[in-house]
Amino acid sequence: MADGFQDVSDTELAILHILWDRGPSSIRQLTETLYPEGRASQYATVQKLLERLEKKGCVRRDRSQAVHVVQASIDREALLGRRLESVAQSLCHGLFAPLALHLVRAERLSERERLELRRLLDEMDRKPPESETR
Amino acid sequence: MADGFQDVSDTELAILHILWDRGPSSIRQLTETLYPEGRASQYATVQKLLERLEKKGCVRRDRSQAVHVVQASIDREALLGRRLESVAQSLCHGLFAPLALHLVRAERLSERERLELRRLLDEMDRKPPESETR
DNA sequence: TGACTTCCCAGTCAGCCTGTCTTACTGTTG
DNA sequence: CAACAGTAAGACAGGCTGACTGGGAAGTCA
Repeated sequence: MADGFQDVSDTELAILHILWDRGPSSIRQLTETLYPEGRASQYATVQKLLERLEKKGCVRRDRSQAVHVVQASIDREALLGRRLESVAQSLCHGLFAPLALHLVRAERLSERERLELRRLLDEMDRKPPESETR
Repeated sequence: MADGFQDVSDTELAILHILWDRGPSSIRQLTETLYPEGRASQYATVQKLLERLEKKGCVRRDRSQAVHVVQASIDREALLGRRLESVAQSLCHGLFAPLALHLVRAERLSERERLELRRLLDEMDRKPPESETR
């Protein structure tokens, strides 16, 4: 697949957060949310960020109207997955188990969260091996 | 704490991997492992990388002898923890649970690994709340 | 129609990070 | 001392990131 996933910068991520929270927005809306003080030039900054996000495949924009409407084309989960994958690759030969173990060992899960995790594990046990593992 | 953790680059990480695998090493050893073809200048490259790793607190070097001995001052687990923490901060308000759930849902854990994870969860249940959660 | 406003587009820029390389200095050994 | 191996320090190009400028298109309204 080669994937070619290129991670997003912090400011680019801030834009994605807005889009995830508010849904499709105009560039003006994004600018005012991201820079409430609002110097004039920052509108162009947001445009540049969007241009790069679009190139990375994280954002789609509807150019059919005069005022473009931009929306995220990747969701939180997917980006989370990519970043976890990248951590796994760089430190654990791509394996997920060491990450999961670390998270549990860190003792930052509440009893309720541990319960949910266990429930999910049970669910996975019930599933058939699902042919493709990869 | 402010921590001030600065992530390490890919090449810096490659050096850490060598140190983790082989233990304390001389700069020469590191250079020859990292660049087997070995142009002369790359010795200096490794030095620069080490200098930055040292500044980041990931490496310690013993300067008591003429030939310095370098060793990692952070282990795989700790770096893993930092990266997971950073992912959690950027995407999940710092929570670990969503990461753990994602990893399990990805269906990339073997039955054996799921078992181990469950065992660890049990262990966490037995532990007292441990006063500090933070 | 023509001034005005709003928006989109393209290019530029400085600052930082990263990996590389050159040069100069230090210390050990024969 | 001469030769050699190691350390130290600075310069450098390329890429990434966020910020900015100027120009042009399109709609609005007197």
